[in-house]
Amino acid sequence: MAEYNTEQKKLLLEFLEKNHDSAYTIEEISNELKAKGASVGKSTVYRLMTKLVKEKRVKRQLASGSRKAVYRIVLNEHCHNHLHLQCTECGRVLHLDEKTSDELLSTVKRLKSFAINEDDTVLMGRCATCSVGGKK
Amino acid sequence: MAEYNTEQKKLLLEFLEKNHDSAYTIEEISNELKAKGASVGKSTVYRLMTKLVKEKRVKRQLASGSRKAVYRIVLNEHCHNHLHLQCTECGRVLHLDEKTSDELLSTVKRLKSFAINEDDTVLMGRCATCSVGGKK
DNA sequence: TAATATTTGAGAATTATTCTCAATTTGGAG
DNA sequence: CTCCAAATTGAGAATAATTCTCAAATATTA
Repeated sequence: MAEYNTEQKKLLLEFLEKNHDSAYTIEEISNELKAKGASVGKSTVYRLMTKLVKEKRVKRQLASGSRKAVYRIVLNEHCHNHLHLQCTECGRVLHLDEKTSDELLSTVKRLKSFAINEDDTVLMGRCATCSVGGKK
Repeated sequence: MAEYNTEQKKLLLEFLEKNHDSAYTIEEISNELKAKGASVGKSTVYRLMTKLVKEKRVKRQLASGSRKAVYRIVLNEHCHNHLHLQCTECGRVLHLDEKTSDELLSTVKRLKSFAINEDDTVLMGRCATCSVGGKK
Protein backbone atom coordinates (compact mmCIF):
# COMPACT_ATOMS: atom_id res chain seq x y z
CA MET A 1 0.00 0.00 0.00
CA ALA A 2 2.74 2.41 0.97
CA GLU A 3 5.46 3.34 -1.45
CA TYR A 4 9.03 2.39 -0.60
CA ASN A 5 11.92 4.66 -1.27
CA THR A 6 14.59 2.65 -3.03
CA GLU A 7 18.11 3.31 -4.22
CA GLN A 8 17.05 2.61 -7.81
CA LYS A 9 14.34 5.23 -7.80
CA LYS A 10 16.76 7.79 -6.45
CA LEU A 11 19.42 7.01 -9.07
CA LEU A 12 16.93 7.10 -11.91
CA LEU A 13 15.38 10.41 -10.90
CA GLU A 14 18.78 11.93 -10.29
CA PHE A 15 19.79 11.01 -13.83
CA LEU A 16 16.56 12.28 -15.36
CA GLU A 17 16.70 15.55 -13.49
CA LYS A 18 20.30 16.19 -14.41
CA ASN A 19 19.33 15.59 -18.05
CA HIS A 20 15.90 17.17 -18.12
CA ASP A 21 16.63 18.81 -21.47
CA SER A 22 17.13 15.63 -23.45
CA ALA A 23 15.16 12.49 -24.23
CA TYR A 24 16.54 8.97 -23.79
CA THR A 25 15.61 5.42 -24.65
CA ILE A 26 15.34 2.85 -21.89
CA GLU A 27 18.55 1.29 -23.14
CA GLU A 28 20.40 4.61 -22.93
CA ILE A 29 19.17 5.27 -19.43
CA SER A 30 20.14 1.80 -18.34
CA ASN A 31 23.61 2.16 -19.89
CA GLU A 32 24.25 5.62 -18.50
CA LEU A 33 23.43 4.39 -15.04
CA LYS A 34 25.60 1.33 -15.44
CA ALA A 35 28.48 3.57 -16.56
CA LYS A 36 28.20 5.40 -13.26
CA GLY A 37 28.53 2.13 -11.41
CA ALA A 38 24.90 2.55 -10.47
CA SER A 39 23.34 -0.35 -12.28
CA VAL A 40 19.56 -0.53 -12.41
CA GLY A 41 18.04 -3.54 -14.16
CA LYS A 42 16.27 -2.95 -17.44
CA SER A 43 12.95 -4.35 -16.18
CA THR A 44 13.13 -1.92 -13.31
CA VAL A 45 13.83 1.02 -15.59
CA TYR A 46 10.84 0.05 -17.72
CA ARG A 47 8.66 -0.35 -14.67
CA LEU A 48 9.67 2.93 -13.09
CA MET A 49 9.38 4.90 -16.32
CA THR A 50 5.90 3.53 -16.95
CA LYS A 51 4.89 4.62 -13.48
CA LEU A 52 6.40 8.09 -13.95
CA VAL A 53 4.57 8.49 -17.26
CA LYS A 54 1.27 7.60 -15.59
CA GLU A 55 2.03 10.18 -12.92
CA LYS A 56 2.72 12.72 -15.69
CA ARG A 57 6.20 13.32 -14.36
CA VAL A 58 7.75 12.01 -17.58
CA LYS A 59 6.96 12.37 -21.29
CA ARG A 60 7.07 9.44 -23.69
CA GLN A 61 7.48 9.88 -27.45
CA LEU A 62 8.40 7.74 -30.43
CA ALA A 63 11.90 8.49 -31.72
CA SER A 64 11.45 9.30 -35.38
CA GLY A 65 12.46 6.47 -37.68
CA SER A 66 12.83 4.12 -34.76
CA ARG A 67 10.50 1.80 -32.93
CA LYS A 68 11.91 2.69 -29.54
CA ALA A 69 10.23 5.10 -27.17
CA VAL A 70 12.20 7.96 -25.65
CA TYR A 71 11.57 9.50 -22.25
CA ARG A 72 12.15 12.93 -20.74
CA ILE A 73 11.39 14.20 -17.28
CA VAL A 74 9.11 17.18 -16.71
CA LEU A 75 10.52 19.20 -13.85
CA ASN A 76 7.83 20.83 -11.72
CA GLU A 77 9.93 23.89 -11.06
CA HIS A 78 10.67 24.40 -14.76
CA CYS A 79 7.92 22.84 -16.76
CA HIS A 80 4.59 24.14 -15.62
CA ASN A 81 2.25 26.50 -17.38
CA HIS A 82 4.19 26.96 -20.56
CA LEU A 83 4.96 25.33 -23.88
CA HIS A 84 8.16 23.55 -24.84
CA LEU A 85 10.33 23.64 -27.92
CA GLN A 86 12.37 20.60 -28.84
CA CYS A 87 15.23 20.64 -31.34
CA THR A 88 14.96 17.74 -33.77
CA GLU A 89 18.69 17.98 -34.32
CA CYS A 90 20.21 17.88 -30.84
CA GLY A 91 17.18 16.90 -28.76
CA ARG A 92 17.56 19.93 -26.49
CA VAL A 93 14.35 21.27 -24.96
CA LEU A 94 13.68 24.99 -24.54
CA HIS A 95 11.00 26.69 -22.50
CA LEU A 96 8.67 29.32 -23.83
CA ASP A 97 7.80 31.94 -21.25
CA GLU A 98 4.42 31.73 -19.60
CA LYS A 99 3.07 34.98 -21.00
CA THR A 100 3.83 34.06 -24.60
CA SER A 101 2.47 30.57 -24.08
CA ASP A 102 -0.76 31.98 -22.72
CA GLU A 103 -1.16 34.37 -25.61
CA LEU A 104 -0.63 31.56 -28.04
CA LEU A 105 -3.22 29.42 -26.31
CA SER A 106 -5.72 32.28 -26.31
CA THR A 107 -5.27 32.91 -30.00
CA VAL A 108 -5.91 29.30 -30.90
CA LYS A 109 -8.82 29.15 -28.49
CA ARG A 110 -10.41 32.22 -30.00
CA LEU A 111 -9.93 31.21 -33.62
CA LYS A 112 -10.63 27.50 -33.40
CA SER A 113 -12.37 26.91 -30.07
CA PHE A 114 -9.54 24.49 -29.44
CA ALA A 115 -8.02 24.18 -25.97
CA ILE A 116 -4.34 23.33 -26.28
CA ASN A 117 -2.99 21.13 -23.51
CA GLU A 118 0.49 22.44 -22.72
CA ASP A 119 1.52 19.19 -21.11
CA ASP A 120 0.83 17.17 -24.23
CA THR A 121 2.29 19.62 -26.73
CA VAL A 122 5.86 20.03 -27.93
CA LEU A 123 6.82 22.46 -30.67
CA MET A 124 9.40 20.76 -32.88
CA GLY A 125 12.08 22.54 -34.87
CA ARG A 126 15.67 23.72 -34.79
CA CYS A 127 17.37 25.61 -32.01
CA ALA A 128 19.68 28.56 -32.59
CA THR A 129 22.82 26.48 -32.23
CA CYS A 130 21.76 23.79 -34.68
CA SER A 131 20.48 26.35 -37.17
CA VAL A 132 23.81 28.06 -37.72
CA GLY A 133 25.70 25.02 -38.98
CA GLY A 134 24.12 23.11 -41.88
CA LYS A 135 20.92 24.03 -43.65
CA LYS A 136 18.38 21.40 -44.63
CA MET B 1 14.15 1.80 -60.76
CA ALA B 2 10.71 2.95 -61.80
CA GLU B 3 7.78 2.85 -59.42
CA TYR B 4 4.84 0.61 -60.23
CA ASN B 5 1.30 1.68 -59.63
CA THR B 6 -0.49 -1.12 -57.86
CA GLU B 7 -4.02 -1.76 -56.71
CA GLN B 8 -2.82 -1.96 -53.09
CA LYS B 9 -1.28 1.49 -53.16
CA LYS B 10 -4.46 2.94 -54.62
CA LEU B 11 -6.68 1.31 -51.99
CA LEU B 12 -4.45 2.37 -49.13
CA LEU B 13 -4.19 6.00 -50.25
CA GLU B 14 -7.91 6.15 -50.91
CA PHE B 15 -8.57 5.02 -47.36
CA LEU B 16 -6.05 7.43 -45.84
CA GLU B 17 -7.35 10.37 -47.83
CA LYS B 18 -10.94 9.68 -46.95
CA ASN B 19 -9.88 9.60 -43.28
CA HIS B 20 -7.28 12.32 -43.26
CA ASP B 21 -8.58 13.69 -39.98
CA SER B 22 -7.93 10.62 -37.89
CA ALA B 23 -4.98 8.43 -36.99
CA TYR B 24 -4.98 4.63 -37.32
CA THR B 25 -2.84 1.69 -36.34
CA ILE B 26 -1.59 -0.71 -39.00
CA GLU B 27 -4.04 -3.27 -37.71
CA GLU B 28 -6.96 -0.87 -38.04
CA ILE B 29 -5.99 0.07 -41.56
CA SER B 30 -5.62 -3.54 -42.55
CA ASN B 31 -9.00 -4.43 -41.04
CA GLU B 32 -10.83 -1.48 -42.55
CA LEU B 33 -9.56 -2.44 -45.95
CA LYS B 34 -10.47 -6.06 -45.46
CA ALA B 35 -13.99 -5.02 -44.44
CA LYS B 36 -14.33 -3.29 -47.78
CA GLY B 37 -13.41 -6.51 -49.52
CA ALA B 38 -10.16 -4.82 -50.47
CA SER B 39 -7.67 -6.89 -48.54
CA VAL B 40 -4.08 -5.68 -48.43
CA GLY B 41 -1.60 -7.86 -46.57
CA LYS B 42 -0.23 -6.58 -43.31
CA SER B 43 3.39 -6.69 -44.50
CA THR B 44 2.37 -4.57 -47.43
CA VAL B 45 0.61 -2.04 -45.25
CA TYR B 46 3.69 -1.78 -43.07
CA ARG B 47 5.93 -1.43 -46.11
CA LEU B 48 3.80 1.21 -47.80
CA MET B 49 3.32 3.22 -44.64
CA THR B 50 7.04 3.25 -43.94
CA LYS B 51 7.64 4.54 -47.43
CA LEU B 52 4.97 7.22 -47.07
CA VAL B 53 6.45 8.35 -43.78
CA LYS B 54 9.88 8.68 -45.40
CA GLU B 55 8.28 10.73 -48.15
CA LYS B 56 6.66 12.92 -45.47
CA ARG B 57 3.23 12.17 -46.84
CA VAL B 58 2.21 10.48 -43.59
CA LYS B 59 2.77 11.21 -39.89
CA ARG B 60 3.67 8.53 -37.40
CA GLN B 61 3.09 8.90 -33.65
CA LEU B 62 3.00 6.65 -30.62
CA ALA B 63 -0.53 6.09 -29.34
CA SER B 64 -0.42 7.14 -25.70
CA GLY B 65 -0.30 4.23 -23.30
CA SER B 66 0.22 1.78 -26.13
CA ARG B 67 3.21 0.34 -27.92
CA LYS B 68 1.57 0.62 -31.32
CA ALA B 69 2.26 3.42 -33.77
CA VAL B 70 -0.58 5.33 -35.40
CA TYR B 71 -0.51 6.88 -38.85
CA ARG B 72 -2.26 9.81 -40.47
CA ILE B 73 -1.95 11.16 -43.97
CA VAL B 74 -0.93 14.75 -44.67
CA LEU B 75 -2.91 16.01 -47.61
CA ASN B 76 -0.96 18.38 -49.83
CA GLU B 77 -3.98 20.50 -50.59
CA HIS B 78 -4.84 20.87 -46.91
CA CYS B 79 -1.70 20.48 -44.90
CA HIS B 80 0.96 22.82 -46.14
CA ASN B 81 2.33 25.93 -44.52
CA HIS B 82 0.34 25.79 -41.35
CA LEU B 83 0.17 24.14 -37.95
CA HIS B 84 -2.20 21.39 -36.90
CA LEU B 85 -4.30 20.83 -33.83
CA GLN B 86 -5.14 17.30 -32.76
CA CYS B 87 -7.84 16.45 -30.25
CA THR B 88 -6.59 13.93 -27.71
CA GLU B 89 -10.18 12.85 -27.14
CA CYS B 90 -11.53 12.07 -30.60
CA GLY B 91 -8.33 12.14 -32.66
CA ARG B 92 -9.73 14.74 -35.05
CA VAL B 93 -7.20 17.07 -36.65
CA LEU B 94 -7.87 20.77 -37.22
CA HIS B 95 -5.95 23.22 -39.36
CA LEU B 96 -4.70 26.56 -38.14
CA ASP B 97 -4.79 29.22 -40.85
CA GLU B 98 -1.53 30.15 -42.49
CA LYS B 99 -1.43 33.73 -41.26
CA THR B 100 -1.85 32.74 -37.62
CA SER B 101 0.67 29.94 -38.00
CA ASP B 102 3.19 32.34 -39.44
CA GLU B 103 2.71 34.84 -36.66
CA LEU B 104 3.16 32.14 -34.12
CA LEU B 105 6.36 30.96 -35.77
CA SER B 106 7.70 34.52 -35.91
CA THR B 107 7.03 35.11 -32.26
CA VAL B 108 8.89 32.00 -31.21
CA LYS B 109 11.69 32.78 -33.63
CA ARG B 110 12.08 36.28 -32.26
CA LEU B 111 11.98 35.30 -28.60
CA LYS B 112 13.92 32.07 -28.70
CA SER B 113 15.79 32.01 -32.00
CA PHE B 114 13.99 28.72 -32.50
CA ALA B 115 12.70 27.74 -35.95
CA ILE B 116 9.55 25.67 -35.56
CA ASN B 117 9.08 23.01 -38.22
CA GLU B 118 5.39 22.97 -39.04
CA ASP B 119 5.56 19.49 -40.50
CA ASP B 120 6.90 17.99 -37.30
CA THR B 121 4.65 19.86 -34.89
CA VAL B 122 1.17 19.03 -33.68
CA LEU B 123 -0.61 21.09 -31.04
CA MET B 124 -2.46 18.69 -28.76
CA GLY B 125 -5.59 19.48 -26.83
CA ARG B 126 -9.39 19.31 -26.92
CA CYS B 127 -11.59 20.37 -29.77
CA ALA B 128 -14.81 22.34 -29.31
CA THR B 129 -17.01 19.27 -29.57
CA CYS B 130 -15.10 17.23 -27.01
CA SER B 131 -14.82 20.19 -24.62
CA VAL B 132 -18.54 20.62 -24.12
CA GLY B 133 -19.27 17.15 -22.77
CA GLY B 134 -17.14 16.02 -19.83
CA LYS B 135 -14.57 18.17 -18.05
CA LYS B 136 -11.23 16.78 -16.97
C1' DT C 1 3.09 -11.51 -75.86
C1' DA C 2 7.44 -11.94 -73.95
C1' DA C 3 10.83 -10.25 -71.04
C1' DT C 4 12.16 -7.79 -67.04
C1' DA C 5 11.65 -5.06 -63.02
C1' DT C 6 8.85 -4.26 -59.15
C1' DT C 7 5.59 -5.54 -55.72
C1' DT C 8 3.01 -8.57 -52.91
C1' DG C 9 1.99 -11.61 -48.92
C1' DA C 10 2.66 -15.53 -45.86
C1' DG C 11 5.32 -16.66 -42.51
C1' DA C 12 9.88 -16.53 -40.18
C1' DA C 13 12.91 -13.55 -37.63
C1' DT C 14 13.79 -9.74 -34.80
C1' DT C 15 13.35 -6.91 -30.91
C1' DA C 16 11.03 -3.49 -27.78
C1' DT C 17 8.21 -4.09 -24.05
C1' DT C 18 5.67 -6.62 -20.49
C1' DC C 19 5.25 -10.33 -17.31
C1' DT C 20 6.67 -13.76 -13.71
C1' DC C 21 8.45 -15.05 -9.56
C1' DA C 22 12.17 -16.05 -6.34
C1' DA C 23 15.36 -13.25 -3.87
C1' DT C 24 16.28 -8.83 -1.83
C1' DT C 25 15.24 -4.58 0.36
C1' DT C 26 12.45 -1.32 2.92
C1' DG C 27 10.02 0.77 6.84
C1' DG C 28 7.90 -0.05 10.90
C1' DA C 29 6.59 -2.44 15.28
C1' DG C 30 8.04 -4.46 19.13
C1' DC D 1 18.42 -3.65 17.27
C1' DT D 2 15.67 -7.46 15.26
C1' DC D 3 12.02 -9.43 13.11
C1' DC D 4 8.15 -9.18 10.00
C1' DA D 5 5.22 -8.07 6.36
C1' DA D 6 4.79 -5.53 2.39
C1' DA D 7 7.02 -3.64 -1.59
C1' DT D 8 10.59 -3.81 -4.99
C1' DT D 9 14.13 -5.66 -7.78
C1' DG D 10 16.17 -8.24 -11.68
C1' DA D 11 16.98 -12.23 -14.65
C1' DG D 12 14.91 -14.38 -17.91
C1' DA D 13 10.60 -16.05 -20.19
C1' DA D 14 6.63 -14.49 -22.77
C1' DT D 15 4.30 -11.37 -25.74
C1' DA D 16 3.50 -8.63 -29.59
C1' DA D 17 4.72 -4.88 -32.92
C1' DT D 18 7.59 -4.44 -36.65
C1' DT D 19 10.89 -5.94 -40.14
C1' DC D 20 12.78 -9.32 -43.15
C1' DT D 21 12.81 -13.08 -46.71
C1' DC D 22 11.75 -15.05 -50.85
C1' DA D 23 8.80 -17.38 -54.10
C1' DA D 24 4.73 -16.11 -56.59
C1' DA D 25 2.08 -12.49 -58.71
C1' DT D 26 1.66 -8.22 -61.11
C1' DA D 27 3.04 -4.01 -63.72
C1' DT D 28 5.52 -1.87 -67.51
C1' DT D 29 7.80 -1.63 -71.75
C1' DA D 30 9.03 -3.16 -76.07
